[in-house]
Amino acid sequence: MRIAELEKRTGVNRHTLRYYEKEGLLLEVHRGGNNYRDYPEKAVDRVAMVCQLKDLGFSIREIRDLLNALRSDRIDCAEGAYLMAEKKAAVEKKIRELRQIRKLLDSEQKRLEASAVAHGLSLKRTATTR
Amino acid sequence: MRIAELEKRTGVNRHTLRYYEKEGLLLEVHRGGNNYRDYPEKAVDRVAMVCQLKDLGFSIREIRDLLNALRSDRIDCAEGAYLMAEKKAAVEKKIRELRQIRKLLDSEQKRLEASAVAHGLSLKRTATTR
DNA sequence: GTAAAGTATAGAGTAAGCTCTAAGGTCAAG
DNA sequence: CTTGACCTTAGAGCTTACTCTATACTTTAC
Repeated sequence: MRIAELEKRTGVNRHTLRYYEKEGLLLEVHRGGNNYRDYPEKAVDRVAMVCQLKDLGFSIREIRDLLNALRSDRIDCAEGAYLMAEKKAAVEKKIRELRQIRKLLDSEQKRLEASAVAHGLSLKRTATTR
Repeated sequence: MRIAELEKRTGVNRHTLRYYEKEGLLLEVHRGGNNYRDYPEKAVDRVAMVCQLKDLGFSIREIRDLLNALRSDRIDCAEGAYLMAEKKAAVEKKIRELRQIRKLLDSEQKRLEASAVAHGLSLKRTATTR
């Protein structure tokens, strides 16, 4: 597929897609005789994965290392496994911290709700969203 | 305490501390007669909290809103509770996504380790870090 | 075959979040 | 009463991650 379709299907700006490619996040982007990019179907998933990792706070460089290790059926399996373990540790740390924050938010929410009720205020949209 | 001590105890650059203050992340920073900042003891915790939230991907603006709601024993309890619920939902979404990523990383790590062993490579630092 | 739409590259511009520099005021030690 | 370590502000500079502009080539539609 051409860049316009990938842009449409991923919601990622075409300039950003070219930037990701330049940064090594998208590999195997072949070109037609007209020099236009021709993305494979799986590019959609790859871009989605990049977006997700980005939202989780990984930098472009980290994402590149991670994704490249993931698709490496190459020699450096031990190195790849090491990288995985490293990222996993980082992910686990984030999960732990987020749990702590959630706990804090939860108790604060309850406290504020109680306060609001005490002041006789409506809680229309307030009570336990989702 | 003065800025040098807060810098030392939090590990956050003094320019950054002033920047955080300007952005409304640090409140009640009083001044002595010499116009020097005089931070209260709890500023250390407050800065630590800012750092943690930052690492979790919250923007300066989001952190300001969140922390100000947390310390508000003011009128807008209902609004504060709503804010808490909102952030909590975002935090929970992140946790879910990170769990998924961890799962992926875990299976990839195992695959790569198996590959490495199959190739007769050493796994010195590799096997399940932490 | 020409206009409109799509693609290419190179490089400028933007926003967030720092990080540092310059120029100057404060204060304790010697 | 000066030296040196601290503090102040204003504003410049830097990095990351886009986002856009300019210029030019290709394709599609009429």
